[in-house]
Amino acid sequence: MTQPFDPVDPRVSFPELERAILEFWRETDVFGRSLELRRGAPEWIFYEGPPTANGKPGIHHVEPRTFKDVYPRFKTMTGHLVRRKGGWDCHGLPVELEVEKEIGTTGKRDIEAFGVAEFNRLCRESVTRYVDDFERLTERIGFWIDMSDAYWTMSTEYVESVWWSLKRLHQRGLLAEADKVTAYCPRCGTALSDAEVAMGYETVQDPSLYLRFPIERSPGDGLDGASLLVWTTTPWTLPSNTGAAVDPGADYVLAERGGERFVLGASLLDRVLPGSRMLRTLRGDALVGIKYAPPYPNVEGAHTVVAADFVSMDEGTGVVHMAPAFGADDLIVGRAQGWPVFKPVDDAGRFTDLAPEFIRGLFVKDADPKIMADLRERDILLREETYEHAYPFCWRCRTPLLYYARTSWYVATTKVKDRLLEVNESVSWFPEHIKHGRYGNWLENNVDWALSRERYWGTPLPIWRCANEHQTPVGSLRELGELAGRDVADVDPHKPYIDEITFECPSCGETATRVPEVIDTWYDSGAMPFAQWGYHPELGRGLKEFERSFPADFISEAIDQTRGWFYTLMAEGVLHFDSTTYRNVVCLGHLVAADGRKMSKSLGNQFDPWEALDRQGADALRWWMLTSGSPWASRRIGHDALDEIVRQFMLTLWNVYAFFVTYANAEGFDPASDPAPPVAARPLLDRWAMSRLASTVRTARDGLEAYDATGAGRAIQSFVDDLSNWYVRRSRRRFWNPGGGASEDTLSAFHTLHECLVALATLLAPFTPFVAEALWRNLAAGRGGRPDSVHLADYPEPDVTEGRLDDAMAAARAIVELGRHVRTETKTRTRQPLAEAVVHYAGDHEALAPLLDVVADELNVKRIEFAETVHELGLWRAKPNYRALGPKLGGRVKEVASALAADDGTAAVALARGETVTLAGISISPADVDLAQQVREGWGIASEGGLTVALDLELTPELRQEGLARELVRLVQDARRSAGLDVSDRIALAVDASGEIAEALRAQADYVKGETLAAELIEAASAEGFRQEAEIEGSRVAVSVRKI
RNA sequence: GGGCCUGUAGCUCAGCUCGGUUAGAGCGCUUCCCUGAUAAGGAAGAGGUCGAUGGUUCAAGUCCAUCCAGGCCCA
Repeated sequence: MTQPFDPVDPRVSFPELERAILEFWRETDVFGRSLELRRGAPEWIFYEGPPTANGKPGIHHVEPRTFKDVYPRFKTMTGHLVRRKGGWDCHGLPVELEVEKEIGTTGKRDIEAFGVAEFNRLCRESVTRYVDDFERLTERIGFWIDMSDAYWTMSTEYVESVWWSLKRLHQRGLLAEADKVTAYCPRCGTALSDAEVAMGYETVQDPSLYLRFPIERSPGDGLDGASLLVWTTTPWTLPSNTGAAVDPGADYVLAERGGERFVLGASLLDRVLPGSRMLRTLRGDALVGIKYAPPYPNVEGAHTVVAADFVSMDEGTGVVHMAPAFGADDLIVGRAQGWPVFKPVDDAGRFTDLAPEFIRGLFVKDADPKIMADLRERDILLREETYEHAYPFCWRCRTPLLYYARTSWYVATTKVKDRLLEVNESVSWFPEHIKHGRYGNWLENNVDWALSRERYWGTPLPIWRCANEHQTPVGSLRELGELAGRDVADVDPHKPYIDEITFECPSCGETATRVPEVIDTWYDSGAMPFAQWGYHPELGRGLKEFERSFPADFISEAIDQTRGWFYTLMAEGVLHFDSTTYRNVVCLGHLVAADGRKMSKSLGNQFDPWEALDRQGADALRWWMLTSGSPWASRRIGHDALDEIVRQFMLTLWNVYAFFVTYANAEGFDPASDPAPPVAARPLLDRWAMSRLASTVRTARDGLEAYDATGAGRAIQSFVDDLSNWYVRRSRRRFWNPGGGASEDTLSAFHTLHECLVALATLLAPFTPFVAEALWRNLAAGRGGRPDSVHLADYPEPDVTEGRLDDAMAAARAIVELGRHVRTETKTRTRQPLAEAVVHYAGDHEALAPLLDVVADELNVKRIEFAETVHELGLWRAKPNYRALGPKLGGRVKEVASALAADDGTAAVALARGETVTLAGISISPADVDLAQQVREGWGIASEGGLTVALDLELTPELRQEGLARELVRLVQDARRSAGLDVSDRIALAVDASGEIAEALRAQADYVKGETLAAELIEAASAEGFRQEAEIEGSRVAVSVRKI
C-alpha cells in the first residue's frame, strides 16, 4: 500500500531538520519566489538597519533579526510585497579599532606612520571578512533578507548619495563649522556625537574637592580677605580656571569658621560648612565682579565672578569653577566675558608646556592626584571627598571622554527640532511608552549633531576649502571631476585618494583642498532610505526606487538605537525630505545572560548563538525570542529555557504531527481521495477543535497586525496544547479502526486533525519557518493545488467560532478535572470503571449534554447524569456573586454576604432549584450567587466554580471484573511494546492467571482480544513469544505475546 | 537630580487595558495516577503580606498618590 504521507520519526532532531529545509529553500529559491508571487501587490516597506560588520555576530543580533523576519513573512502571507534589501554598515571607529588591534597601533600618529592607504585597505578587508559571518548566521536563523543585493555604506554609489545630502545641507546653511565644547576621545583623537557619548556612561568615583578662592577685590563691603568656596569634580581643569559663576537671584552667605571667612550659597551652608557661623546674607548679584586669586595663574584679565543661570543650588557650593576650554556652559559665558580660552592640554589628553611644570606630559586624569597634593600643600584645598557619578567613556575604546573646546562640523538639527517632534507624533512605537518617554525626551533635548570625525575610515566630508576660507561642497565624483578638470570617476571616494584631488576655488581661484575630516558613521546608516538605492537627483539615479520605498512601514532594532539609528533615520528624513522615515517601530529590550548579568567576555557568560542553533535549533531560538517574557524588557537567555521550548512546544507539536501521519498511513487516509464532511456535520469534538482553531487564527492575525508577535505566538501555543492534550487525547481511538474500512467518524477525525495541522503550519510559518515548512511539505504541499512551500501560502483566515460549544467543552474539561480529583481523593484508580457520575452544572445543559460521552470515557464511568435533586449530593452553599450584586446593592452587598454565610443550606438549595429567595430583606435570584456543594470527606464529591461532580464508588462484581480486565490489557500492551511489536501487529496471546483474574479474563475475553489485537487467546502458560509477568491486585499474572 | 521601565510562588513569567472576594502557568521538588502520542499526559501537596504605605470604592494584584528596590537612559 502506498502511504499518503512520508513517515515521520517521532525522535526528530530539529537542527538536522532545519538544515534540510535550508537546503530546500536554497535549491528552489523559495524566498525569491515568495517575492515573485506578490509582484504587483501592495508594498509593505521594510528597512534593514545595517549591522556594523566589525566582529562576529552574537545572540544580540539574533533578537532583532527574528523580529525583522516575523512581520515581513506575515505581511507577505497576507498578500503584500515585502522587499527586503540587506545592508552592511562599513565605516567608523569600530572597524578602525578592529584593524588597530591587528596591526598593533595605539593612536593616530601610529596610523599615519603605518600609512592611511594601507590602513583603510585593511578596514575594507575586515568588513568583508565579518560580513561572511553575518551572512552565515542570518541564513541559519531563517532570516530572509536579500544579502546578494545588500547595500554597503562604503560603496561609491552610497558615498555619493550621502555626499548629495551633505551638499544640500551645506547649501541650506544647516551644515557648518562651529567652535563648541564637545565630548572628545583623546585616544581616538576625535570628537564624538551626543549619541555616541550617550552609549558610554559608566559609574565612577571621582574626587570631590572644596576649594578656597581668596577674594582680592570686591565691589561690596567687608568681603576682602574672605574666600569664595568652590566645588569641582575635575581637578585637572583647575589649571585652566578662568572665572567663577554664581546665581544672581539666589541667596548667599558670608560665614565664619575657625577664624576664616567664606562666601557660599545660603542653602548649602549647613551641608558644606557645618559648625560655621553665619555673618550675613547677600544676593548673588552682589558678588558679581569680585576679583579672586585663581589656584593657578594662567591668563590676564579674568578670574572674576560672573552671573550665570545654570548654577545649581542643590549640590556643590553655589559658586561654580569655570574653565571655558573644558565646559560647554563655561565656553559660552567665557565668550560673553571676553575671556581667553586657556587650554594647556593636547589632542592626546596630555598637559602641555602651558601647564604648571609638575604636571606637564601627564594624561589629565592621571594628573588629578598631583594637583590635589599641590592644592593641599598650598592650603587651597579645604575638604576632599569622593563623588560617585556617571561619567562618559568612549563607547569603543573605554577611554574617559574629555570635554574640549574645538572646531567641528555640525548639522543644525536644533533648527528642525519642532518638526522632529511633530513627525514623531505620527509614528507608532512598540512599546508605546518610548514615543513620549525615552525617545520623546531625547528629541526634546536635541542638540546640534556633531558630524565630523578626525579619523580615517569613513565617508569623507565632501567640502573643499581654499586659503581664503571659501567652502565648496561637492555632491558627486562627476561634479568633483568637473571642478578638477579631469575624470575622477574611478577614484576611491575615501582617504587618502580623495584628498589628493584639488581644484581652483570657484570664488577666488586659490587651490581648494578637502577638509581633513570624515563623518560620523551613524549618518551613513541614517541615510540608508535613500543611499541604499544610490539615490542622487543630480545624477538621475535611484529616484524611482526611493520614491517607491519611502517612508518605511516597519523597522525594528534594540532599545539602544533610540539614540542611534532610530534618531539618525528620523533626523535625516526630516532634514532632507521633511517627512517621517518610518511609521511603525518595534523597539526591543536587551538580552542578558542566564545569571541576570550583562554578557561579557570577562565574565565568561556569553551566549553563543551557534551552540543554541546546533543544540535546540533556530525555531526554538526564534520562538523564545518571540514569545518568552516581554520583548520590551531585558530578558535572560539560557539553554534551559530553550530546552523547555523544545520539550513543551516543539515536541508536542511534532508528536501530534507524527501521530497523525502514523495513523493516516496505517489507515490509508488521503485527504484528496476521502472527501471531507462539512464541519457542521462533524462530531462535536471536531467542531470544537475547528472552533478553537478559528479563534486562534483570529488572535494570531490580530496580534501580528498589532506588532504583538508575543500574544499571537502564545495563542498558537495554547492551541497546540489543546489540540494535543484534549483533541488528540480524546480522539485517539477514532483514528484506529482495527475492523478496517474508514467510518464517517474516523474520516471526520482525520480531516479535522489534518486541517488543524495544515492551518498550524501556516500560522507558525512566520514564527518557526522550519518546522512549519516540514509539516506543510508532508501534509499539504502539492495537494489540492497548494504551493510547495508554506511560505508561498496565504495566512489563514478565521473561520466561524462556536462560542456555546467552547463554553460547554470548557465545562466538560472542568468536570473531568473534578472527577479526577475525586478519584485521587478516594484512591480509586482510573482503570477501575464506575457505574455513575452525577453532575450539577448551572450552565447550558443542552450544550453540555452531548459532550458527556467524552467525559464519561475520560473518567471511566458508565453513565453521567445531571443532578436534578441536587441536594442529595451534599450540603449546598451559596456565595454572593459580587459582579452581579455589587452594582445593584452597593454597600448592602455585605448584608447579603453575611446572610448567605449564615445560611444552613436551606436558602442555597432553593437557589440551586432556581428559586428566588429573600435574605436580609433583599430578593436574591440564582444569578446573584455562585452555588457550590460543600465537599464532605469520603463522599466522592468535588465542587468548584458552580460545578459539582459526584462519583458512585460502589463496585459491582461486573465493574470489578472490567477493572481487572483493563489491568490485564495494560499488561499485554506493555508486553507488546517491550516485544517491539508494531501497533497494528496481530498477536497470539497466552495468559497464565488464576482466581478472580482468570474469571475476569473469561468474562471479558472479547474486550481483551479487541484491545490487544489478539487473534488467539489461550488461558495457559506459554513458552512461545515474548513473556512478561506482573502482579495485579496481589496475584501473579504472566502473559506471552507472539506476532502472527 | 530628571525621564522611562520593572517588582506577583524557589526560578522564569501570565494576569493589570475594562476592579468582583479561592491570584494562575511552566520549570524545579514531594507523593500518586494513567499510558497503543510515551524523552509525553493527568491529579494532589509544599511554596504568595501580588515591593511598601496611604487613598478612592460595597470591593484593589488591577485605579490614584507617595515611597522603596533594581534596570536602562539622561543631566
